[in-house]
Amino acid sequence: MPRAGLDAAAVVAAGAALADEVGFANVTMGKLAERLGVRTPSLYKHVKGQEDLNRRIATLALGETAEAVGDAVQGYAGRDALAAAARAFRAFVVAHPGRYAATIGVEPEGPDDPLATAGQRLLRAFSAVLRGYEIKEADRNHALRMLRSLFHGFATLEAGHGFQWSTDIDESFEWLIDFADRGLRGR
Amino acid sequence: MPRAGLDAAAVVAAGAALADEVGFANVTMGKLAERLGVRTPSLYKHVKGQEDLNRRIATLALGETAEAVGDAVQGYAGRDALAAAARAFRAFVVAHPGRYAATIGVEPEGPDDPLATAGQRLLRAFSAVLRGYEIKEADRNHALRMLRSLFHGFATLEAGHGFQWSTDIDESFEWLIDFADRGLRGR
DNA sequence: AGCGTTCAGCTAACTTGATTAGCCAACGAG
DNA sequence: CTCGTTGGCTAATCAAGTTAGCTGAACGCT
Repeated sequence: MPRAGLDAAAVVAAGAALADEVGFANVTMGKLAERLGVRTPSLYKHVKGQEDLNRRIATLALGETAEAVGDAVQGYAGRDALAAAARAFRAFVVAHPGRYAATIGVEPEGPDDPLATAGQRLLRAFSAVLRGYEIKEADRNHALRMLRSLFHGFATLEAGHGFQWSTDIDESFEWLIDFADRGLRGR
Repeated sequence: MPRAGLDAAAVVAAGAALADEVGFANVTMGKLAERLGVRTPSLYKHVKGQEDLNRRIATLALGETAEAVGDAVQGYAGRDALAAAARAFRAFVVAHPGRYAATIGVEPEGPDDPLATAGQRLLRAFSAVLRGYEIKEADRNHALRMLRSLFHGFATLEAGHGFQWSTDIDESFEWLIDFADRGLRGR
């Protein structure tokens, strides 16, 4: 019986890919094992179990999102940076709905949880956007939370097909960016 | 063996209450049956199964949210209406995290799905808020989606303890309302 | 090359939870 | 009172996660 040559990273990566294909809720240990050409119990050599797997997928997804947003912002400032960050964020969620779904509702278990670290990297990427606006120190965290709520909300609603009628979604998103930009400039 | 006198509504209501107590993800047919003083299979006389139950809980939650927001808005206009709607929405989500979690990611199965109806009632409540602002017809749906994204995003992040550091969350929320109000007035 | 250790992957078995089939008694209409 | 409907039950099946314990492949060392 030849070895499959797996490790934790490979298992998590395959889990994330599977989540994008079949939906995060449908990622089972069995399907993932099959995908990897291995029997289910073998996965337990690499991850502690389903919950650990989910948490690791979420961590991976947050890290990738942070990287995408961070890269997109490079070299821009003000409205351009905001738009770039917003589009990169949304593009990631649309392209990887399963991964992103994994991040909803997971909580870091401590300050040194890699999940927390990845989350902070994403926050820093959005923080960088705010530096292009004149925001009072006291308002900075509020503005950050606003941006996060706005884009997280839009992305999850879109990913869940929450927008019902027919107005163009791309157009709404650009409108949203414009709305946020004006609001941030006007204070 | 005396009958428990259940019906679909009672089962769903108990399921919603259970979701608020133990978290939506932990609502099992078994726990719900126990809570109702009945054996698990008996629940299938009232709901088709777990998925049907979840969908019904989501429908109930959306309806209650719509009612709460609709009531809160009564008699107000403009900024007052926006603030009332926002606070009512957030209060509901904080008070009923399990119910609200049930609404995330469910999709109506058709135009006459009660879930869709409930969702539209909630949308209408927010629509009413927008009537207090001078919004161009073409922008109305965008603005509606913006409000929905903003409040849905904030509520889910808060419910999932997604806001990490210590800045006061109530304060951020009021800041958010103010931000939305100014943005909606300035166009 | 031979040797020993480590450990990835396996089979077997257990557990929990959802679901179905089929029985039976409680309730309501006449 | 009788009968049909139907809510609740027991028993059984199925799917998925998880654990225990075995075994041989890979690798380093001599």
